[in-house]
Amino acid sequence: MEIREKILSAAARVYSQHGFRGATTRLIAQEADVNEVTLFRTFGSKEALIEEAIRCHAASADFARLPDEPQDPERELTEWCAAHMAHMREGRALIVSCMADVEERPDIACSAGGGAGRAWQELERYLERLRSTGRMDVDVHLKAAGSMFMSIAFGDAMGREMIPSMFPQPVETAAREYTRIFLRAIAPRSNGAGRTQDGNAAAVSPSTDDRS
Amino acid sequence: MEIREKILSAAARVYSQHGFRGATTRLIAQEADVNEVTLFRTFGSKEALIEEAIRCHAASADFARLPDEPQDPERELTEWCAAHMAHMREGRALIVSCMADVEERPDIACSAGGGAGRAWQELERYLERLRSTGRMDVDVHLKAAGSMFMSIAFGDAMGREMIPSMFPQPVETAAREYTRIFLRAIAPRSNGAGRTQDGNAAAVSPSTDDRS
DNA sequence: GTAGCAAGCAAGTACCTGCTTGCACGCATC
DNA sequence: GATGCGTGCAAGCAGGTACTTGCTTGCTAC
Repeated sequence: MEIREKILSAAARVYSQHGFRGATTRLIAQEADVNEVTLFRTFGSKEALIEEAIRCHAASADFARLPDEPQDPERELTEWCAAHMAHMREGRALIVSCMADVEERPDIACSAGGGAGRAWQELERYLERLRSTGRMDVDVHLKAAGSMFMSIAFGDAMGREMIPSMFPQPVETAAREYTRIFLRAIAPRSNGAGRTQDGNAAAVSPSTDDRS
Repeated sequence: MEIREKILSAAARVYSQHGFRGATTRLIAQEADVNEVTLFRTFGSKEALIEEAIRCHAASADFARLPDEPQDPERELTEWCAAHMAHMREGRALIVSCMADVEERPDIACSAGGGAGRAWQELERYLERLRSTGRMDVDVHLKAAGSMFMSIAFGDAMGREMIPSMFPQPVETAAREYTRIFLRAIAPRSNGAGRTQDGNAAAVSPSTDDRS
């Protein structure tokens, strides 16, 4: 393994666990099984090293994509949500550390925020396609619904370990359950005749939306 | 202002901004306008001080309650969600700091997790009541739906500042939009449902025989 | 008054932090 | 063999860290 990568992965690991201040150069060097001086010779400073480590980690976020043209929304969204959640759960510590450092070290945050942004764009495009093909109610605020779905995955990934009582359903089925409920929410209202999309999508909201 | 409270509030503030390691006793003392030694004389150690500060802050979380008996779910949930979100947004930095420290300092996490737990219990009870009175579909997984709603508020409060592009709708209307979409999701599927309540009624009880 | 107590103040201890310096060793290339 | 080059190692610097000690000051109660 290249010494550079060894250091970067060690830095990401230590930073995840201890945050920026706790990620001492001595600790990173020890974890990478490398002399501390090598860190400075290779990356210049602790800040540059950790920034680079986070950027690499964020760039490696290459998970399941949503298709350009929705075929089976329940299956596709379930898989996407599950992959997304698994990825966030795995990188939970790093994400939280970045969030905690966001005000003190804005540069770090930029490096990290990219992943979420990309996922959000992808979901947004998918939902737009869903709506334009009549599989999503035009009365549902698209961006609100989308950010809700993102938040759901985010909340599960962050909170499952911390507040287990709030997430009683097992990891394996959570994404499916979330997706099903989400699809109920955005499904077009059946006007008398229940045009049930795939069995689960007959949600009817009696809430009048005349208030824009 | 009591010197004790002055120190506690300063500690919470500094801890929010800089995390545990960054919250030096010197900085806290300076922020509280108190001699550093007084910190140790009053609380014994930095750890004890910060733990106490977090506990106090979490205990002060006394926001809007959900009624025992749902009357107007859309209004009640909107208000509750808005209050909850505002509270989390205000305490965002502290929450994130606690989350980042959860593995290194589990004691701190326990002090902080209480607030979320209480809110969750309250929502769960409300949803149960909603379901038992026929205003929530029995096919919807109650805990999944509840944790979704919690996650939505959490995600908005945490992400709005960090990834603005994901939360384009203004703070004032976000809670209403979330609630409306959520209610669409959990509303009983109409078998040709009737709505007989006043105009803005959210989820309508079909418990009365499905006439019409 | 004076005794007790809470708080401030200055200094110090032992350790940790990022980062630097100087030097030695192994290894590939010419 | 000579020349770099990348790396390891030991030591150190200047500053920061939690926490302690010994002392002074001001306020309140008897």
